[in-house]
Amino acid sequence: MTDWDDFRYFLAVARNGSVTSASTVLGVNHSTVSRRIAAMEKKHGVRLFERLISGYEMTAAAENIYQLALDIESKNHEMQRLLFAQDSRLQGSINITIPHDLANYCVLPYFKAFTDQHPDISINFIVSPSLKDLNAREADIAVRLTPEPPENLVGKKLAKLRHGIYQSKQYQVKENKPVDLILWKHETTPPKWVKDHFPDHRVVLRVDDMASKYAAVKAGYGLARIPCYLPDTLNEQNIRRLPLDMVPSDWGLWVLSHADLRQTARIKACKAFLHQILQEQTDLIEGKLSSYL
Amino acid sequence: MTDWDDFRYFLAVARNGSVTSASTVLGVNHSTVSRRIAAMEKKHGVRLFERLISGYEMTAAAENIYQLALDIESKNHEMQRLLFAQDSRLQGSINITIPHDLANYCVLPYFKAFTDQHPDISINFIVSPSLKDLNAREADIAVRLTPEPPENLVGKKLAKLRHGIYQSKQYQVKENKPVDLILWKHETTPPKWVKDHFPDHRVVLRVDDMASKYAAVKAGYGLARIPCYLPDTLNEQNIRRLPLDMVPSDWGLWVLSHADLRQTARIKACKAFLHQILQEQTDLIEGKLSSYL
DNA sequence: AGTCATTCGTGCATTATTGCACGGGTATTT
DNA sequence: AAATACCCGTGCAATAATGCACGAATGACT
Repeated sequence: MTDWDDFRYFLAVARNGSVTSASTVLGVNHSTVSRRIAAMEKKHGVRLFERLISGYEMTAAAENIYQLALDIESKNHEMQRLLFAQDSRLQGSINITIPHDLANYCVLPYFKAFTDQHPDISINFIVSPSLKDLNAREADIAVRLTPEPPENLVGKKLAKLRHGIYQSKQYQVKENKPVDLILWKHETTPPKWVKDHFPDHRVVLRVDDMASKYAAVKAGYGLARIPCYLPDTLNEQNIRRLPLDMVPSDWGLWVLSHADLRQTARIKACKAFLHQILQEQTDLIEGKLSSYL
Repeated sequence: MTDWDDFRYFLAVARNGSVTSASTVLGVNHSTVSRRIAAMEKKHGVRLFERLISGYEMTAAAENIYQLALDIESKNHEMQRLLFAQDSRLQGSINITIPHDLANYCVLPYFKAFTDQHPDISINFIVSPSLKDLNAREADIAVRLTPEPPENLVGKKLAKLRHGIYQSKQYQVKENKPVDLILWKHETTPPKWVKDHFPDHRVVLRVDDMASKYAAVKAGYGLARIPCYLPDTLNEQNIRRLPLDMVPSDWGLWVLSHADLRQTARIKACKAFLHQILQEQTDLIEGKLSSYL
């Protein structure tokens, strides 16, 4: 009888292109992967991978079964969620994926009450910037800043996210000189707020991380567009918002989970708690607590 | 990481209603099944079966995941077929499901040439009367007497099956007496040929097996409707067909396999061989070689 | 040319899984 | 009431799978 678990190994190798990297994803030793693929090929009399110096490359036969393997994987993910959803206990683990800043400034300071209240639930905060795969149960709850939540996920929009243009008190805008701006690395063409308010500018710094951007503003490099909650919550005396009329972004703060887990006790409890603590910070996130220049 | 193979065990228990019977289906020891189910329940924090005296009974949670488990199973069967289809070697095994009589009288006497020609292919004849599941690869090729082949299966109709009414030479139809008939056990109401030709009859014997029916005719119990190829191929001097005008049945002799295996070398070769030896017996199966009374 | 980082396979020790054999329970049969 | 035929769980030994450590091969980089 064919071991259905074989296809998990097959997919990992097919996706990662090498036995070694597949093994780290699977959390096993590379020799295990190597041997299981070899056994699989022998059992079915089909060569699935070409052994190249650079790694394993799918053969035509492997290409033929790849899509079906993906189907099987997605069904297994669905099964995992369904099983997890049946677990009615208020114990076990919950994985929460959340952006770094939100975790630090809006959630962690107020979250302890939840872990105190539920000693048998262990929370994992996954602050990786990449959106985790809630289908594959890499995360159970996602706290996200996004315009629209992805389909398959259900949740509540808790606040409209507001941005402001901030600068440090030290920074002086000089007359008849272009203003210094800090932009995202990927903003190769000037975004709308730059065109509207600062047509005459120079880009003094490019960053790809919010913390760096914030630090740059604080150090007086120039002006930058930052979510209001970040400087406002820190009660930073040194940084002020500019009183500009900005087009409000359509982004919002969402607490999301997979639809399958909607009724799961511990997920419900955790989402409800997150709703509560984030709703108390609505004004902050919507930029109503800013100190202006 | 969840072991995808768990669901194979889950399904076997869910279907068979006990750990022990599931274990025989899976071909492992019952304690293995028992322990794997227990581990699964522990891992997911869900009780899947109620332990009753009579065996294991699905809980509500298990009912919830049952359909999805079936989906996963069917995908895995598809995968098995796809993998098997990739095997281009003329070696390995082929499972052929075939009715008992056809195997004995029409195939086995002429099949040896194939095994001689392909020493690396091992053939399993599965003469079980039940139609094997070609989706699950319980069998690769089915030789079947049927009006229409099931969907998903592809194949060729090699001959129209003809039946005749047979009796032994010893049996004497007595004037003004009802004729003695041998019928199937399930024929509670008289079939068409009885109404048409023998309205005045008595059922002397009921059988549920073709060999028994044949033996009964041979022993002179009375008349019976039998596929012509059976008495005709045996060159039985003692049994004769009655010269009756029968409505020809729409059944045919089919050699079938799953569409996925259409291009598989060893299946192609085997089907072609079966076509050949069965086509040579067309006249026999279509009842053109009968000796009449 | 030599160093380093990657890739992979393989022998051997460790660990995990499985099979076996037993015992205990309940229902059915004799 | 005893015998039989099922269920199932569990300790222990056999077996299978895995991890570890090593060596070899290749390509990139110094």
